[in-house]
This record gives sequence, C-alpha cells and structure tokens, in this order.
Amino acid sequence: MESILKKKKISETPFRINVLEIINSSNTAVAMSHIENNLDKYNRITLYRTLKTFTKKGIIHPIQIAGKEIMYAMCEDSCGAEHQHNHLHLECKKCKTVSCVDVAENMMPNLSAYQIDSFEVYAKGICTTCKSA
Amino acid sequence: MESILKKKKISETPFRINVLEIINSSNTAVAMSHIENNLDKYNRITLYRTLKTFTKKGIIHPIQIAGKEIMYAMCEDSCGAEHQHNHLHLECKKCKTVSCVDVAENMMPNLSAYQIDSFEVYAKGICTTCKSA
DNA sequence: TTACATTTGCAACATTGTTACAAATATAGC
DNA sequence: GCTATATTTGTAACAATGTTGCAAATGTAA
Repeated sequence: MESILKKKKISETPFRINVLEIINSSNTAVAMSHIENNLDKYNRITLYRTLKTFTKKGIIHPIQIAGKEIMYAMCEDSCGAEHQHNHLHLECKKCKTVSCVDVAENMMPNLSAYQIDSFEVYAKGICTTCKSA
Repeated sequence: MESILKKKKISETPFRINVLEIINSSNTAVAMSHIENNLDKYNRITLYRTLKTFTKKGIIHPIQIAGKEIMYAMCEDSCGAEHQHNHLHLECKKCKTVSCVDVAENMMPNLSAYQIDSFEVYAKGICTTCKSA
C-alpha cells in the first residue's frame, strides 16, 4: 500500500494507508460507510479529504449510482486524474455488490453521428461469482 | 404536459406542469439549478418532491455523474419506476450538454461470465449537433 | 536531528435532502 | 357549479453531506 502512495507522490500517513488497505482488499467497490466502519481511527473530514486526494491522484475512482451512496474502487496503475476507465460498473442483483469489469476495445460504441471518447457503464445483472455459484 | 400527468395518474398542478414543461422543452438533460431558475414560482422542497414523484412514476429519470449536479431527462412513455433505459448518457465535451442516445439491442454487452440485464452508460465525446456544426 | 512542508482534527459553515403538519388546492360525486 | 375528500404545497425544523480556515501534529528531506 505504501508503495502506491509513494508512486503517486503523496505522504504516507497511517490514515491513508488504512483507507487504501480497506479499498484495495475488496474485489468489489466499497461504500464510504464501509470504509468508516473499518477504519482504525475514524474522522469524517479527514476521510472526505483523503478520498478526494486519492481520486485526484488517480488511485481510486468514485462510482455514483443515482440515489445510492457513493462507492469507491481502485484505479489501474496508469490512471491519472481524468479517470478514462472504459469499463462496466456491474451491480449484481444477487449479492448487491458493485464491481468493475473491463470491456474489450471493440465494445466501444461507434455511432457515426457521435464521437465517443470514453464511457462508463452502470449495469445491473449477475456477477461472475454469483453466476458460477 | 397535462396529458402526461393524467396518463401517470397524478394531480395536475401549475407547479408540476411548469416543471414538466421545463424538462420536456429541452432536448438535453437539465440540471436541477436550471429548473429552479426557470420556474414561475420556486420552492426548494416542492421541487425536490416533484422530481422524486416524477422519477417514481417513470416520467423523468435522474442522471448522476460523479461530482456533478444531478440532471434530469424525460423517460419513454412506456417507462415505469424501474427505469431500464439501456441508452447512453452522452456529455458533449464541446457544448457540455448531456443527452440520451438510444443504443441498438446488439450493442448490449454479453460477456459470458456475466449476465447483464440492463445498463446505463455515461459517455464523453461530441454530440450530433456539435459534430455536424 | 532539525527545518520545512504536509496532513490532521476541530470548529464553523454551506449545501443538499427529509419529515411533520397546517393551509391551500385539485378531483370526484352530486 | 358546488361540496366533500384526497392530495399537494409551503413553512419550519432537522439530518446528512460536503467545504474551509487555522493551529497542532506528523511526515519528509537534508
């Protein structure tokens, strides 16, 4: 975890390491409330600032589904502040988790009337884990 | 406008007709602040409740882009409370508007490891109007 | 180990969203 | 058109979410 912070050139503090561990140890997106509940030492303002900093540095990306709590997931190493992810955000209707699914380049919509540079998909369905269970 | 409210079985009040006119008269999604600024008679609480009611009745759908103000756009006539739209939400990088773009059924991602029932896409690119200008 | 830069936590505040309740308005039946 | 009933509106009060200034605490680099 510390190396990620070092790579992105921000200070390694116990709080930040703690937040990053919580997000990174989940293979699905985590809600802010989940982070709160799992922190060693919770401070609302610091958490907001930490998540904002991580987002700006391309460490995590927020997933905001209308009417639901904001969730966060790890970015690719190469990710910058622009967050051009081109992947699905899949909410599983069975386990209710939200996870990121990479989409092949040829899935990119290319309707000639438009020019689409990047996209984010919010999908509902059943995730791999639930499907193979 | 009145007929839409009648069809969805909710009372026709001047406020609701006003809100619906504002949303319906735009061919792009409208921000809540835009509605506020164009109402004959603005009341914050009533507007929240009205937008909530319209969303629940399948008249409009919210478009929430991480970190940005919630926007609203008209639903198809057939739309219910579930809002299974299967269309793109395209934010134009030139004119900054957000519009709904229908996507052909064969565009539906069908990765065998998953089961995707419905999806919403938030895309960045250039809209028809800007592209043909 | 020291000096400097950054982060943290507190307080205070701004914004956004919700609820209870009485007054106002819309709707349906006569 | 008028009346009774149901629904909606606006006020107030509050809850939740997000932001900023500043001093103390901590991290980083020399």
